[in-house]
Amino acid sequence: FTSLRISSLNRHVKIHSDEKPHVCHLCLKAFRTATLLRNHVNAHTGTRPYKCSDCDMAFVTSGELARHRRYKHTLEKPFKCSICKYSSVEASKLKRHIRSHTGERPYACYLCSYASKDTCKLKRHMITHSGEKPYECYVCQARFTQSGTMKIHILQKHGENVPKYQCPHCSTFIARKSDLGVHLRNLHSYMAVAVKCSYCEAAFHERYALTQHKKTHRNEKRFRCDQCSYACKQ
DNA sequence: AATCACTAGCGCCCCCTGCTGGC
DNA sequence: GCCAGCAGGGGGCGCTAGTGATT
Repeated sequence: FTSLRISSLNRHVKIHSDEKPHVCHLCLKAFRTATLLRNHVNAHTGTRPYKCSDCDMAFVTSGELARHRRYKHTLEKPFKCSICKYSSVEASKLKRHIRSHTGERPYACYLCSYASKDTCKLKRHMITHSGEKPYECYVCQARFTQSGTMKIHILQKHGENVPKYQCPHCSTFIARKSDLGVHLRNLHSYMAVAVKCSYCEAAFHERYALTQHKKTHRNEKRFRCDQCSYACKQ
């Protein structure tokens, strides 16, 4: 460490000792400086001296306020990705983002082969091993592994006037957007090899068209005796 | 020496999205 | 088709630690 001022050096030298003379009277945690202790005690008591001039939020430190203002008001994002257009308020967010380009997964699960790009995802993954279901539906007390899963449960099961998604090709209504995706893939995607109807010579490149076609055979007497002219529907 | 603003860095929790597989 | 499990990408805040500048 080097510094222009002797006072900065004197202060710096102290970080190499364990000396932390300022102790919180509420939790006994110790700090190197009075300012750190004051911020810590303010966090205990909910004292937030730094008020945002554009909304109701308030913070313990000026740094927290500055960050909040970037997120909510100035929208300034100083950390730019060199590969794509992404930018972020915080350096750590850019770091996390860049892993989506590099594929780097530094956080490995010690119970399986999974590895994550950030610590939170690993933490979320770990509950798949514990079997824990931390989220409870306030209406029916059903339990869930992720908050988002619970949220969609509450919407679908207990919500009113829940919108449904209509298939653009066949007028089927489906509750979940992702299930519409499954529907489109399974029934409306183009199949390179046409599938033949099991009752006639017709062939289709789309599974939905095939099932619709098969319905036209419903009232036919499809099952014929090969010894005589007998035929029946079933 | 005390105090301020500022940066850096860890963590926590949430959101939305979309796929999977059992029913 | 409905449903819960589960992973990817990302937003926003809580808090601590250290440094430069000023009082």
